[in-house]
Amino acid sequence: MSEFSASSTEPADESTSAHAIQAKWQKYWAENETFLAGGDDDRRPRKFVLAMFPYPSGDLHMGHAENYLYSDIVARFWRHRGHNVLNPIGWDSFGLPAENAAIRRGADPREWTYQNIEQQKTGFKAYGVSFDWTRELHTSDPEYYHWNQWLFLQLHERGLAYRKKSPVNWCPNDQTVLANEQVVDGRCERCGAEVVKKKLTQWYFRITDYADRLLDDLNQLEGRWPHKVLQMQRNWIGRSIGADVDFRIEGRDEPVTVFTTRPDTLHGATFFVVAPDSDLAAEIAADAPAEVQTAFAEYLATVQKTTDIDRQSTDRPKTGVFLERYAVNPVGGERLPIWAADYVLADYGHGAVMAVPAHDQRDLDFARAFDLPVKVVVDTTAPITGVIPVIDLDEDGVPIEPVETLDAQHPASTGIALSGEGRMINSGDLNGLSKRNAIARAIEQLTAAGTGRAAKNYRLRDWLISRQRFWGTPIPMLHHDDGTVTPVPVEQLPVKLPAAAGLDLSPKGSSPLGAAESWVRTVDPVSGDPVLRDPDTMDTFVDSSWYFLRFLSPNSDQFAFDPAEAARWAPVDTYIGGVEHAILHLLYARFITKVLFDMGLIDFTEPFSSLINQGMVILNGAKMSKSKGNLVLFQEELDKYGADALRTGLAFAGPVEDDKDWADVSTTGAQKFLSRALRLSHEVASPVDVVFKDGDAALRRGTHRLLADAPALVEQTKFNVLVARLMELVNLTRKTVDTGAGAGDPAVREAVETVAVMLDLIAPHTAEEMWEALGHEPSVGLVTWRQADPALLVEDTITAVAQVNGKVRAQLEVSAKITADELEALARSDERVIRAIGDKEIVKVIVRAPKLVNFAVKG
RNA sequence: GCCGGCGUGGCGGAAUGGUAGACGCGGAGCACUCAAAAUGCUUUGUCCGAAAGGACGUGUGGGUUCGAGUCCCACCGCCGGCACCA
Repeated sequence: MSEFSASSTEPADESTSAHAIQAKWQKYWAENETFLAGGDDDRRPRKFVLAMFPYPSGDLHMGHAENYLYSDIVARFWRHRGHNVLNPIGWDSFGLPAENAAIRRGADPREWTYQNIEQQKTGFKAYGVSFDWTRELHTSDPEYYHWNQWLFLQLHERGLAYRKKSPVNWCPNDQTVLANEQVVDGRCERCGAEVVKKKLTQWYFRITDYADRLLDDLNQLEGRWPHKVLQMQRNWIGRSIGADVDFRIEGRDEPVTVFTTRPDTLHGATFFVVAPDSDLAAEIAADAPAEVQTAFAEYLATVQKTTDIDRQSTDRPKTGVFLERYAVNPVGGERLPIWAADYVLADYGHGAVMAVPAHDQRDLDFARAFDLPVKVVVDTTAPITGVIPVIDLDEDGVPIEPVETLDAQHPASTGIALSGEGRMINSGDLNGLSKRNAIARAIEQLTAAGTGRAAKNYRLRDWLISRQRFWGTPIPMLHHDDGTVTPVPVEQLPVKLPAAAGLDLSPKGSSPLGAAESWVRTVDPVSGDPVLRDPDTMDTFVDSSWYFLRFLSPNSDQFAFDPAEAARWAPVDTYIGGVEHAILHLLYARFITKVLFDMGLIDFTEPFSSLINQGMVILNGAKMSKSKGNLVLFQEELDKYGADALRTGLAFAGPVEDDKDWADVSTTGAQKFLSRALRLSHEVASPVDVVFKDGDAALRRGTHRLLADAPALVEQTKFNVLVARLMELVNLTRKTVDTGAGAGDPAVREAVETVAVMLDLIAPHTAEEMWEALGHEPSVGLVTWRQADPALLVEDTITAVAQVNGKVRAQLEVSAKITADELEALARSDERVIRAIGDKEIVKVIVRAPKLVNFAVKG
C-alpha cells in the first residue's frame, strides 16, 4: 500500500460512478421493458427506426458503437416527440465466417454463431441501446429461414427464380460462386481472392425484370437517401438506351442481333465482333476453315484463363481472331468481317457488336491493332446548334465533306475516336443531321425496314443466389432422375439443415450438404419417387432482403409477416447503416419489396423511406483491421469511459456521414461535459413544481432557443451540433448558478430539466440519473419534449452590425423593434462608421432592421 | 476514361446569401491546494501595433451581389463509385 495513494483520489472516479449509474438504469429498463413498441391499441403515430442488423462475427466493434448509437438517437427522439416507436434488433446469422471458424476448430457453426450472438447482445445492453428485445430474430433459426424458402417458392412460381447454365464468378478460396455484386475489382468481396469464371448451372433471381422500376423509383428517394447511394445504384443498374439491329450472317439462316447506343453510326460499321466465350462465337467458328477453328480454340482457351482483373485493365492491348466469316450491314449491304475478341462480353447485350472504329474508342483500338478500315460518318467539327451550315453538294446532291479538316484529325491516324457531337456525313439520307436527330431517324428507318428497333440494355445482371456452402438456407427444390426439378410443397417447409456433425464442411467446390446422404436423399411427396434435395444454400443476402418485415410478426408460424402489421408499421421510416451496402443489400431489399408489392402483400414499393449512411470509425487516418493490429476494442473503451461518454464522444466527433478518427474522439471531454450536467442536476435548489415564469430571463431564453432548434437538428441528423448546443446550455446554466441568479432560480430547474430530457438521446444513463436527482419518476426516455415558448425567443435588444462595403465596422446594441430609419441614423452617427466612410460617396444603403446596415461607398 | 462528393484555425468541426471560426480538443495564464488531481475562471485565426486600432483570411483565379465559406464559370488537389457494358 503506497503512501501516495492513501490520500489521493483515484482518477477512475468519474468512470466508476458512471458505471454504477449505467448498471442501475440498464437494470431498470430491462425490468420495466421501457422501450417496447406499443401494440394495436396504441393511438400514437408510428415510427419504424432500424439499424442494419449485425452479423455475429464476434464482439461488437466501434463501427457497431456508431451505427447503433445513431439509430438509438433517432428512436429515442421520436419517443420524446410522442410517437409509438419500433426499434428492433436481430442477427444476420447465416454466413461464411461461422463456417470457416467451425472448420478451423472442428466445431459446429451453430455453436460459434449463437455464442457470438450472446456476446453481442450483452454488448448492446451495456451500451444502453433502447431496443425492443421481444422481437429479436436470428436468420439461422428454422423459424426464420422457413420464410426464406417460402419466398424462394413464391419467386419460383412467378418465374422469378430460375436455373441456368452460365459462366459464373467463382471464388477459388471460398469454393463457392458469387453474385456480380460480391465481386469487387475482380476479387471476392469477402476474402479478396481473385475470382475466376466457371460455367455452372445455378439458381438466379430475375432482378433484371425489375431493372426499370429499380432505376426509376430511385427518383422517389431523392433527398431522402444519400445522393451518393442513389448515384451508385443508378450506375450499377446502368440503363443504356439505343437500338437492336439485325445483321444477316453469310451462311447462317437466322440473323444476329446486336445492341448499340449509336444506331446513327451504322454506316460507319467496318467489322463485326463476337464474344469468344459466347455460344454464337462457337457456332460461327464451327463452320469456319480448320485452321481458323484451331486458332479460335486456342484464343478461347487463353481468354478463359484470363482473370477479370487482367481483363478489366483498360490499357491492355486488344486481341482477337478473324473467323473468316462475314456479316452484312443492313444499311448499305457492306460485308463486314467477323472477329472474335474478348473486349466484347458474352453476357451483355447479345454478346456481339457492330464495330464503328471511327466513333468508338475500343473499336478503334482494335481496328488499329489489326489494320481494319476506319470510316468517319460524323463530322465532329461541324457546329451542332443553330442553323444547319451550308454544305457543298456534288452533282448528285451528296454533301462534299470538308476533307482537309477531317484528314488532320482522322481517327485512324490520331488513334482518338470521335465520340462527340457533330453532323452526319457518308451516311446516305442521314447526312446533315445532328447526332441526336440521326439516332432517332436511324431507329425509325430500321423499324420500317424490319431490321431493327429501339432497345434498352442494363449493366445489372440477374442475381445468382446459389452457394456451395453449408451454413445457409437450403434451397427447397427436389431433383428427379429424369432431370426435372420440382419445388418442395409449401406446407412441408421448412427444409431444415441437417446437423453439421459428421459432415466435412471444408470447401471443395460442391456443397457439403450433398454428402449428407440421409438428408439429400428423400422422397418426392407428390409422386413418391426417390429424389435428391438441392444441395446448395441461398446467398445470405436473401435473408436480409426482407428481414425488416419479419420484425413485425417475429414469432408467426402462419406467415413471413402479417400484412396487417406491415400496413401499420412499414416501410421503415429511418434506416441506418454503412455505405458498403449501397448496392448489395439495399438493391436486393428494394427488389424483394417490389416483388412482395406485386404479390399484393404490402402497399409500398420502397422498403426504406429515408436512409442514413454513417461514416467509418478509423484510427490515425487508417481503416482499423485485425491484421493491421490497429483495433480499438469496443469493450475496452466501454470499460474505460462508460457507455455515455463513449456515445457522447462519438456523437460529438463530427457529421454522421463522415469518417471519425478515434484519435480525434475526446471521450474525456465527453466525460467532463456529462459530469458538469449531472452535477447541475444535484445543485438545483427549487422545488419540483416551481413555476418557471419568473426565472432568469437570459437563461430561459437560452433554454427555449434550444427547445426550438433541437428537433430540426435531430431530423437533419446534426447530432454533433445538438451536443454542442447542449454544452452551451450547460455552460450558461453553470454561469447562472455561480455568478447570476443562483441555484434556486426557477430558470435553472427549467434549463437542467431540458438538458436531462434532451441528453437522453445521447447519454441516456446520465439523463435518467439527472431526472431522478431533479425529483422526477423514471423514465426520462418517455417524457415528451416541452414546446418552445415563442414569447421567450424574441429578445428586447440585439446586436446589429454596421457594414461599409460589406465589412463590419461597428456593433450596435439596439432595440429589437428598431425601425429601418432609426437604425440607419444610428449607424450613420457611429464614429467608426464615419471614419470608415471618410470622404467617400455613399451610393447605396441597405438596411435589414434590426440586424444589419450596409453602406455601399465609392471613391 | 465516365459519374459523384469534398477542400474553413495546431486538430475535430460550426455557420436559412448578412458579425467566419459556434462547441470541443490541444496550448497559455490564473484561482482553490502544503502539493497534486479534480473543479472553476481568463485567453487562444494570421500579421502589424505598447495600446487604441488596422490589414489579411474559408484550395486557386474570375464572375454575380450592397454583401459570397455559401450562388455561377474555369482550374488545382483529395476521396468514393463504376469501368473493354457496345
